[in-house]
Amino acid sequence: MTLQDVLAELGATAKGTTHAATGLWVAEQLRHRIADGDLAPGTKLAEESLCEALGVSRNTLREAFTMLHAEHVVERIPNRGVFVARPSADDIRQIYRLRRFVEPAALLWSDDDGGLAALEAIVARAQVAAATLDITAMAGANQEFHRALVARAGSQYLNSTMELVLAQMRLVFHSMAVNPDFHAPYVAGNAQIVGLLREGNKAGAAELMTHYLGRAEAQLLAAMERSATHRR
Amino acid sequence: MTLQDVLAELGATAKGTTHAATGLWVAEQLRHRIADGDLAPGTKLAEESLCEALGVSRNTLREAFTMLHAEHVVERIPNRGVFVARPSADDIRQIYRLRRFVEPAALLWSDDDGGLAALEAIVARAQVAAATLDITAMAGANQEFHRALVARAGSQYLNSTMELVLAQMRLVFHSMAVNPDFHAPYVAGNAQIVGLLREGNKAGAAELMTHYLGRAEAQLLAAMERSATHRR
DNA sequence: CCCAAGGTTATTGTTGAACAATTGGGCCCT
DNA sequence: AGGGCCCAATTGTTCAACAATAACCTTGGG
Repeated sequence: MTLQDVLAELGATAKGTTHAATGLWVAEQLRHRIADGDLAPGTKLAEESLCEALGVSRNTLREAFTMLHAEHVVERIPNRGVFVARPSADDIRQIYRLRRFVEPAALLWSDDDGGLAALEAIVARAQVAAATLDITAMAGANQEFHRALVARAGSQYLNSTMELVLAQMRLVFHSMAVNPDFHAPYVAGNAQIVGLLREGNKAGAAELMTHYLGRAEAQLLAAMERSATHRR
Repeated sequence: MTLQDVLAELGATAKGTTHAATGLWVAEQLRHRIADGDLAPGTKLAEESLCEALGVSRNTLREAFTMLHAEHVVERIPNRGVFVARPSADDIRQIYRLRRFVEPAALLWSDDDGGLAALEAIVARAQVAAATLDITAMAGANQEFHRALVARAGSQYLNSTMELVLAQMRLVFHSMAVNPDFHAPYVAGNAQIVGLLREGNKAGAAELMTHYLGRAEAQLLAAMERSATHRR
């Protein structure tokens, strides 16, 4: 989908809507477009065209930009404009440094039945998606799994940080050609982790999670390396 | 210090300075003023007066507001304006839920000598401040201790989350009359924790940290309860 | 033919002013 | 005294302008 198409669609959606807090609304629209991959990483978000497409003023658009910038969803280069963020190898390392810290801890230190059934339901959804080869649904369910896992810790701060990280992960998936069945092994892995949790073996679950996270990071870094050299 | 005084000072500071990214500069100024307690929690930040004092336009000021809002440093009430945030009891509970999760984990899972000397230096500073009854320096050193402790985990995401939390904590201290030597017991506590760490007893250190954090939360909630009833 | 230097153009950064929308308080009436 | 209405003040949003910066294009030289 080209930038022009996105602009056209946004314009169509915008018509007739009343926005209580316009800046928030604009930020939300862009966030969704970016999350869905309609606006690919690296795309320049020119102010003038977006203003017109969204039917808002440049000032309001810029307010939305500062929000998205705070969320690391876009990158801002002075006097050059804002671009959809393109995570670097170092960003990936930062992401997984956090995840290897937070997710095992969430497994170890949560109440014994803090939403375990919910986790199992998500795993089941992922398995269905895997069986029907629905890559998108599989990726979505995997994200949902990790989000729910962290939510068990019961901390809003942690939840919003995790939300940032998952948004970055989507950008990672969009910004390079990852093997389509990258997600598949982790569906099984998540099932295994939930199984250990059900048995009450938290330490085992945490250890397995650490292992899988390390593996995923290595895979992504390798894939990034490949696409970097390939692009030269 | 009244709002008028702060405005006057800001005006004096602003003269002759060139600001590369004006919005960022304004946000920084306000952030510092709020952190230092010059702008007390609940203070209304009227747009017009601030514009004039800072020598920036309303639009730029509003850009700074959205940044500070994202950091939970100010509260925004539609059509009413922005106010310096006044943490609620629930905010305090959220803060400590995060800290009881993150800080013990940081103690347990950091490299054996990840900045241990730095932690000891901070504790020493806090002890000097306690001996000379310098409350402000004591509070500052305590904050520094927890910041450095989390930094040992090596995650930028965790660092910036912790930065948000510590900013909130400053607001808590400013928004209610906490016993002046509230901080004193924790200077000793932090020394104890570092001592255990030096012996290699991470589990003991983590346990003690959990204990102290629970104690601090209870104290703050009680103090908040007191000032709430007192104010009626 | 390639490269470098300089000017041109397009885009962003910032400001100021204008108008609509909403809130809170004062005023009047009962 | 209490309730409802109007007005003033402030915020939300837009528009238009100008300065500053960076990318592009042209031109001249090797």
